[in-house]
Amino acid sequence: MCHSRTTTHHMADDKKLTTRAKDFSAWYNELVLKAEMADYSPVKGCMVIRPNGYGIWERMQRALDDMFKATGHQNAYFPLFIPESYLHKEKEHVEGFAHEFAVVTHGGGKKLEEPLVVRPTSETIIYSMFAKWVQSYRDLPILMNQWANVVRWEMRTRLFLRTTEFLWQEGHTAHATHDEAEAEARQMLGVYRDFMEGYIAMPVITGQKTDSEKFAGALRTYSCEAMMQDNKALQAGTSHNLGQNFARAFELKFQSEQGTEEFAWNTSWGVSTRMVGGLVMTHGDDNGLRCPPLLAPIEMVIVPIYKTDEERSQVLEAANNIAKSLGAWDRREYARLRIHIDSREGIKPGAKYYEWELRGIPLRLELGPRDLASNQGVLVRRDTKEKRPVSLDTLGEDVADVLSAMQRDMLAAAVDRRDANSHRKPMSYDAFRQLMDGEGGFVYAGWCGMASCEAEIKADTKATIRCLPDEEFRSAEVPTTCLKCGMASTVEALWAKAY
RNA sequence: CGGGGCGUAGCGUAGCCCGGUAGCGCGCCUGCUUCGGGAGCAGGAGGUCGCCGGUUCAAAUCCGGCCGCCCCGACCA
Repeated sequence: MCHSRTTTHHMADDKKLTTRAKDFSAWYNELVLKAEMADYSPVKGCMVIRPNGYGIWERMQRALDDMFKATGHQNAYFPLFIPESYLHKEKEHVEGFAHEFAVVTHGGGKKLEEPLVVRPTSETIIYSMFAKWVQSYRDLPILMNQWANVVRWEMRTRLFLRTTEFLWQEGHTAHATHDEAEAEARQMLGVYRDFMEGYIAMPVITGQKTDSEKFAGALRTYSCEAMMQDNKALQAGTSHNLGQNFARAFELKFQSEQGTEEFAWNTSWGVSTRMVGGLVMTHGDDNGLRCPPLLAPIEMVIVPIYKTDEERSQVLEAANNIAKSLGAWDRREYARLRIHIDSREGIKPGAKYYEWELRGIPLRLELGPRDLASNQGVLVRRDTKEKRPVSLDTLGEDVADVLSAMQRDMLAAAVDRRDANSHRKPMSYDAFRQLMDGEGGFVYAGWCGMASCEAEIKADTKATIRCLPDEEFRSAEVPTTCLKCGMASTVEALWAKAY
């Protein structure tokens, strides 16, 4: 209703999200809660993932799982509880995680002989089992993945981005050689990148972590770094070459072709429900979520419009026919549309529009008597708000075209936004500090390789080296001096504030 | 764990300073009219005012203690 703005002002404020420009953090929380993606739980730091959020996670799982299978991996499941002693077998690993342990000390009313740690990650228990299963080089490689929950006792939590318990997948592999493990770690980083760009429409910079940021116990860590709309970086996935560190700790040995006894080489890699938060902060707008079509639990919602009962039954019949033909169960996955008809009574169409926009459903088909009279509907894109009439005869093709265009456009828009907030020209340290103090962004700059420079920059600005970018992401003009100390640069680094 | 803020109906809040019938908006239920961008009217349901104790004739309000949550920082996917 466009009348009496002043009298409806309070009501409107109740329903609208805080804008991103006003308070990005408040916007994010309100969006996640109001779109019913998640809610706070009775347990501090733990969240409830509601159907609107879980549906996105399910689609993420499905796509990723197919990609893992296509690259030769199999799913398995290992216990939630890990004997405390296992976690202590790899020194760096326990040092990195010990302060986040949740520990079970009692079971069945009795004190346990050995405390059990609720897994923060499963390297230790998985490689202890691999050790049992591997004797010969012929038993390698092992390419395994598990979908699981993990617990890390974080100080401060945020819905989806950091919670005490979270859902993820963790891939674990064992190989006969360093190079094979390295290739695996790089391959899975590539899978993550393909998924993030192809499905989440979230562009990422891939690269290697510095020693101070690498996984506890790893030889090398690679990561995918995405830029959120507040110009902060989100580490969206990591892949580790674990070297022989865990193999030594758990005596994961094999006899080589030459008859010698060797330690295996491991990799592990994971992505989590954090990606759902990344999706929100990459694509959400002031009206709510914008969900990339490939991950949307519902791709198109049909909103019927009518006045009389007779019109209502006509419009609903037409809607049902559309849903039946385009969403038919016997269609192939890629051709079957996920359609919902919002047939709720007593809610006006306008109110439904706002609700589905908040939830990020990519397409809306408005269907009313005037449309039916001309065998058409009005198709509205969530990303651009573009509205146009479409013939019901060619609706299936039209919708498929628009959905794939949206998927492409959303990625392109995210790439543009990231590039517009990336800085590759030589920058003084003062200018860098000012930038990080203000609007932020990704800064590509030289680094001398000293941990002290890295630490001082973090202390000064809260910015960290997100990664040492892979070749394709490096600047055309190679930086020559360290951002901090001005000494000769040994490598190009990507600096940003991060979640 | 340090700093800040907040706990009153499902949600958001007023009332608290200055003690005296717990109010408003949204949402919810019923009915009628509506329905192409957050509907209108009428009626209605819903409250241990976070918890424990103290002061008082009387406490949401004053005092003491505790608990919880959110935000900012240090730690982290």
